[in-house]
Amino acid sequence: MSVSTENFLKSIYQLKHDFGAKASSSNVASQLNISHAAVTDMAKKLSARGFIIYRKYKEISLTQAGTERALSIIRRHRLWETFLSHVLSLQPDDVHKEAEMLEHQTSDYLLQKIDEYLEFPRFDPHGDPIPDINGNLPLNDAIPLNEAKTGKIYPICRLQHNEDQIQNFFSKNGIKLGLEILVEDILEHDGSVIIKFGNKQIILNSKISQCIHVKSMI
Amino acid sequence: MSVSTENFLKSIYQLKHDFGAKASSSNVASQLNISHAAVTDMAKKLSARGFIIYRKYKEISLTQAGTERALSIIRRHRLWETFLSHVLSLQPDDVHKEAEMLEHQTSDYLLQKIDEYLEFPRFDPHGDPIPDINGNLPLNDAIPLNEAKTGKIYPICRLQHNEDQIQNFFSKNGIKLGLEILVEDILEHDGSVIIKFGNKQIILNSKISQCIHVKSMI
DNA sequence: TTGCATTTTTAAGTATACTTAAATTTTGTT
DNA sequence: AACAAAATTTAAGTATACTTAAAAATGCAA
Repeated sequence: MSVSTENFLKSIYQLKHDFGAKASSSNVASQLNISHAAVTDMAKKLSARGFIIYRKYKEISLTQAGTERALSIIRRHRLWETFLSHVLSLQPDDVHKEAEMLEHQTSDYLLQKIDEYLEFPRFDPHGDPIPDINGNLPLNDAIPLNEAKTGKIYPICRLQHNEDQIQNFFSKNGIKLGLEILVEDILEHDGSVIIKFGNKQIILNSKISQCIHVKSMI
Repeated sequence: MSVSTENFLKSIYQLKHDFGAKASSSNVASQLNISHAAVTDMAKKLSARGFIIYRKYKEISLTQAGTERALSIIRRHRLWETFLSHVLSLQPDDVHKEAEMLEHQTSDYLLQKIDEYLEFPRFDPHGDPIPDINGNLPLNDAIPLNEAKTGKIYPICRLQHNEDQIQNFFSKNGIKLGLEILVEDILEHDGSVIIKFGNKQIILNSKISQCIHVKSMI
């Protein structure tokens, strides 16, 4: 399975499960930074190979086989991120790009060794859950910020940075894992969230607030 | 620079420097497991890009730029081998295949981190010298077995296993780094070498004896 | 429900990295 | 030096993964 194919399946999985978007032709295209036509092309091929369900003009979805592949790649990605962070002390902001390359060149054997070395970690340096070898994600009481209750304080337990821009926003504003934030207000009309920590007040637009997950207070 | 290109340059370098062969079309083809025609194709392209010197029907050689690239890839390869062996306890026999993939997906930044972590190792788990960041190989008093003196005992300090077959031969016969072997005889007519260790006597053909390097007794 | 903007697909073309088979050049032997 | 064998190149073709531009389908809004 080629790098392009792996990235295609991963993109569909992440759009649905991690970014709360639909796996439309254009969403996949913009995520992978390829043309719409290339997406249609690939969709036909992967449909024929049984990894996705695709009908013209319709949203793309993964079959069981496709989901397994996607989770296997995400597992590789997140284990590499954890490994590079824990062992080589790379900064969380730097591990993503490296893992993006290494994830496609990692044998099952090597992955197993990495997993063992790290003692089967359940979350990567961004707080993203690591699928186990069977594709099962760890249970996790995180909720996206826009589902939090106003007036309460929550610790950040996951920061998704799919885009460099979002990553920059986080680091510029000192938003990081473990930080405790007060949810001052959630604006109904556009889904943005006003948070407060230290002596800073920050307005997060809907897109960014969806990338911040906090520990739900059950 | 693509994986194919990197492997092409590496192959030319290794044929000349590590395997004592000439970088002919067919040697490159058989090393990379591609057709002769594919070699000619690539040779034209890489010649135009300034990495190799190539004229029809002549041996291929690397330019300065090509040599630098080749050494950079070999550096990546051998640092990964060392890392996987030291950190993840992979067996020397297993590291080659993994490094063969990882070497093409390693940023300068990550490589630097690996090098630092290992404290700038000079030799990989097979005893192969690791080029430094400037492409300089460590000095090294190893000689191929067929250049040794008969009747003397030498410790093995390098085992090149370019082919699985050779690797199997080594492991089947208990030939490994550090083993002290008596060079009983070197046969003039075909370059094979008779060695003795423990209570075993083994005849090594010319090809295999060239892959075994011993510490020269100066 | 018509019409237009958006989305998606199709069509045609490109680069890379190969393949096989035929043609050509080189090399080694006599 | 001629010739056959071996090595190498050329020619033609393939698969993958893209591209741009044009065509078609969808969907929303008046």
